Amino acid sequence: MSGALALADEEGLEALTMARVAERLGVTPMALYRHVAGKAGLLDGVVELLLTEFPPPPEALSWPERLNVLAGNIRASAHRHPAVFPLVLHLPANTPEARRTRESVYRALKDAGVTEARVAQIERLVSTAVLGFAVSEAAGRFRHHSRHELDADFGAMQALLRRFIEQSAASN
Amino acid sequence: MSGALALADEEGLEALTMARVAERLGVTPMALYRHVAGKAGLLDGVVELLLTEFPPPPEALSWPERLNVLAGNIRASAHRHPAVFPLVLHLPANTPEARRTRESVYRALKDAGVTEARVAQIERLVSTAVLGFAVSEAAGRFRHHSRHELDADFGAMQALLRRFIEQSAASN
DNA sequence: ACCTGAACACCGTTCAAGT
DNA sequence: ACCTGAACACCGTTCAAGT
Repeated sequence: MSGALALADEEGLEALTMARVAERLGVTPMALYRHVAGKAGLLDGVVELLLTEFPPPPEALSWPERLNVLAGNIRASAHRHPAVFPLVLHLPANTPEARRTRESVYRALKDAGVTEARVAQIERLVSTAVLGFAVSEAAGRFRHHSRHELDADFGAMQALLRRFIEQSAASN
Repeated sequence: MSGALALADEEGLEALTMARVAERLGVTPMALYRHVAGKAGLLDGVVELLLTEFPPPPEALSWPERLNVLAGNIRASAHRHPAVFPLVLHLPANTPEARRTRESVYRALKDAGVTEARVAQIERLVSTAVLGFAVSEAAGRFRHHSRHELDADFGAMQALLRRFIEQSAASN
């Protein structure tokens, strides 16, 4: 699975092929069907592997710091794996790995004072913004923008989300 | 090009093949190379066609109404074309069609009182949020959420973005 | 249990050839 | 100008067979 991810990193998503993965493992393509559920299963596995790259941040940090660390890890993962990263939008965030990340955001929102009833919606909104930005960068929508500009954009988005969370907490 | 889009709508992105498009036109696959720059050119053309589905809203409306109409059109387009829509994050928003849409957002932001220097960044942030949500829905990340819930989420996001724009205008 | 050979239906793309 | 036939290298997948 990590060989498959490396292959996609090096040669792009269209190189992520049963034949190429098998070759990398020194085996025939047919042998892979023992271990993954076809091409779709291969892609699922690679995306799941990606999710392990943004583990819950240390609980010792303040809630805004935790959210910033998490967002930074997500963006860094997108930079490392531009071919595969956009696929995170394709799977419902139901896998154990995805749940773990989401729970850590829930905890941060509760620490911020967000009321139980609104935590889930606010998490979706915050995650959508962060993932939307990271996927845009990975997929190439911001190809013509400088790294400096994109860092500023990402910072502005984090500031916006923080203000939004604080306001949501104040008006409960 | 519109035949290609219809094919992807009906059978998914993996059915969007030179052979299948050619078949639909009653022609051999090789004939397509006269009209598009290979498979990549075919995809570019389909995405460009998608962009024509969210034209600038009527200038008679207030700026928040215009942004809401535009966002609604974008989301509706994502619902209509779930297979292809995620590809909008893959092309730099440089095409004439994309420029037209962006300019209409610029005008709305200026009408809101956003200072010239901050218009571009705020447009990227707003577009990223709206596209991120629409792509998430189209690609299936929200597969397990009800339409009612997603409508509420989208509404909350629009409200957040509006407040953000107003605050950005106030603090210039 | 795990892997392979052979086979099938399907890709994208090129190039010379036809009209 | 526009389309086609033949060809090439490459896909994903199944299934019976091997060890």
